[in-house]
Amino acid sequence: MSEEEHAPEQNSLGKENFAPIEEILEGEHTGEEVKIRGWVHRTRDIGNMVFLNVRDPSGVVQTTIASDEFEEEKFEDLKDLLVESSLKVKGEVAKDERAPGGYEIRASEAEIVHASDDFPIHEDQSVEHLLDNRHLWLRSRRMRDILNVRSTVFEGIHEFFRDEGYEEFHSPILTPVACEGGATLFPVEYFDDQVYLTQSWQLYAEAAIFGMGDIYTIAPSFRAEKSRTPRHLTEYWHAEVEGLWHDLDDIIDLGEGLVLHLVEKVLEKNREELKNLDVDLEYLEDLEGPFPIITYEEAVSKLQDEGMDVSYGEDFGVPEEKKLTSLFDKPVFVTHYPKEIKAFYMKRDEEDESKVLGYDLMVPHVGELIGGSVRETKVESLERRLEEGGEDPSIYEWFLDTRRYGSVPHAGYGLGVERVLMWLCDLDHIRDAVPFPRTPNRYRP
RNA sequence: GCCGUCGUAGCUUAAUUGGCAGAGCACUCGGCUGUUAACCGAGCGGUUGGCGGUUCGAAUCCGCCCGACGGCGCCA
Repeated sequence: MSEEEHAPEQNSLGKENFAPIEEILEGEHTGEEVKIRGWVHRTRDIGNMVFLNVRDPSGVVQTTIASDEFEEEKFEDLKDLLVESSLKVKGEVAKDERAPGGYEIRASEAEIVHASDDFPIHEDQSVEHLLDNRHLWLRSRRMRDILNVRSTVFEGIHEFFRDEGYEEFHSPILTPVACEGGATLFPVEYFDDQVYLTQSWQLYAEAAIFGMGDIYTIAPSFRAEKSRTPRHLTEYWHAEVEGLWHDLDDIIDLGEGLVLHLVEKVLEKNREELKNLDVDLEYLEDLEGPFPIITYEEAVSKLQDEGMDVSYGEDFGVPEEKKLTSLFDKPVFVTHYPKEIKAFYMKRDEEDESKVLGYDLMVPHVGELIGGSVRETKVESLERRLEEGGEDPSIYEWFLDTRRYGSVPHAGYGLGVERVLMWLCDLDHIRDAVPFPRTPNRYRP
């Protein structure tokens, strides 16, 4: 291949040996000639000199473009660059008090990769405008920080379950059945039939444990609920686990273990991001097990002692959750809810048939982080509870089969990944825990 | 599903409570060799979300619709 034919998009600055801006800001290249590449973060033009602050995924550094270093036409082109133009710059790194961050690059060469159009996002933007331009807002430091933490959380979930000996199992996204009640499913055309987007991996997982043993997943779940709150998405990522021969204590330990592992993991990998996000690092650092465990009954009486108007048998609303979580300095497990306010698949407590062997793990500002339970193992009980819930048991025949052929005790839970991020990053709204949020009013971009 | 707030230039907003739609940022042009949200001067930019009504006159008042945001409920 001749020189002309080879990689015409490459230029005098080449494609190698570019320094991450972070290293320059840490003083690693002071006095050296370096190359950087990235986007124009801000410009200031004072005539025969231009300041271009350049951003890459690791940071922002000021570059100085002096007219006597460039041919006139090149200088004019650099001077005209708008915010978010992409470019490569070569120059000497200088430590200089006058530069934001304390370091700057005095450019000797520059290559404009793409001169940007007028970028739609500036300062003082409304929530609405940033959501409409989410594809561009992902370039912000805030979104970068959150998504870095998100990446760590996904890594941490896989790591935790695999270290504990759980295998990854996948359920179908398209399913013919509900899991938590039929009114909240997104219908999907399936040739001449109708199926639904899954709400949960669980029912399929309960079939899989007979072959695979202990399993987990991280997968999207969908809820067609018009929930207008700061902690609901219609599409969210659900970390779920199902453990063979597990009882309530086992899944409490497993829930606490996962949460503590994720805290440890993000503190290890994302300290900078958490600082940028103004997170209370001390709270996370001081967090350790065991988390408090109280029964639903105890929770109700605690709330009553606090003067709240709740009676036994009601599910907790937002004010109750807020009050309850404020009484503890750690996440709190609430166990043994009345069966009426929980799902059909939860096992009854043999000591009190009106209660189920399940829990919610609750944290301040976010509410329920994990919901878990021991699963009902008797066909008759499941059929009865489905009927009580107004459902047709015949749709669940395949699921009921799991209780007909060597039924075994087992338990599991589901954790809302975006809710964990909300808690870890101290976010006001769950939509910031995901790059392209889906809410009842918004599915673009 | 219910309750509430809002919709004016690309963005953020003002408009004396019904009387000439104005500004800042961005952008364009001009000036400036150390700016820090640079600064100085000029310019471009409006179907005031849409439709209808009241009025001599509507961004402003009324009705309907659309959209967004916040809260409750439902849930992870």
